[in-house]
Amino acid sequence: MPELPEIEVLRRSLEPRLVGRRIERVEVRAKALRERLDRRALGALAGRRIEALERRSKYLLVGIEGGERLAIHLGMSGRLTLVPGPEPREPHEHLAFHLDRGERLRLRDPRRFGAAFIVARAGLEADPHFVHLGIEPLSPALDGHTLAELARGRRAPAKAFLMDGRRVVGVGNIYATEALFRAGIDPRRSVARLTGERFARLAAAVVEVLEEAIVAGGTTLNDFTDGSGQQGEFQIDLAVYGRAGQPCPRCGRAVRRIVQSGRSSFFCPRCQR
DNA sequence: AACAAGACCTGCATGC
DNA sequence: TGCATGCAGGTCTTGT
Repeated sequence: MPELPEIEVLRRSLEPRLVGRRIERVEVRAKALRERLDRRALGALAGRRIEALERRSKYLLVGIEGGERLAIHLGMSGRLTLVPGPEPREPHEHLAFHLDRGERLRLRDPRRFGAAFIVARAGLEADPHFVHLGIEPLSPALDGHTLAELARGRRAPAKAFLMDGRRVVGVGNIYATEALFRAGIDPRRSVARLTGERFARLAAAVVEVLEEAIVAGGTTLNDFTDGSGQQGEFQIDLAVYGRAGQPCPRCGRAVRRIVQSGRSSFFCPRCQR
């Protein structure tokens, strides 16, 4: 579900409600998500205050008094919400932080592809989860020269290249698909065969689609909500993602679905070359 | 080195 | 209705 815009929407929704709160008790109800949950390290957050909410790639980073950070990744099906304490437990509620004022920050993740772990005071550079991550596309905004530089020596299809987090982070299947449509690039085209002009269009399309999605509150296909349970609306604006057989909004030709490295790609065979 | 494919796990939609 | 099948937005590992 969640790509960069969804995590950013989540971060913005939770920031004013979490900063300054004290964690009173930590409930670890599962042994592992995509990696083991460190019961002791997570439990050690009890008694400490939340100082900041940041994002790196698709990780939400909860800054804790004392300099550590709690990193949360939603995987495909995760949902992180802040609810009043008495709210009954949901199915698949694997992790919960009970806060002062009786509220509870809870992580629900049926497929358990998510993650939650502590980043040491030494920082993200020292943590293996973050060392190989590529650049943030929004701050500062990605440009064509940078994108072309990142693609040097590579022959991957444009779609796979965009989704490779070692180059640019935060762009998953939905937004890669939509950015390629906006840029008029066939998802199968090798990045070795893109001109500088087309890299510029692609970079601009990536920035544009991510920013528009944030404004729309993210894309909710199944699971995504912000920290208050509010769904996104960007799914209404998707031009080709999930629309196989339907008319291309630009030229009317039927949108095609193909599979690239095991994932669905959607594109207009006339508009995208 | 770069790339493709499979694995991880559950829920849901579809079709027989 | 019940069951099997296929598919899902993300990483991570393995093999070519």
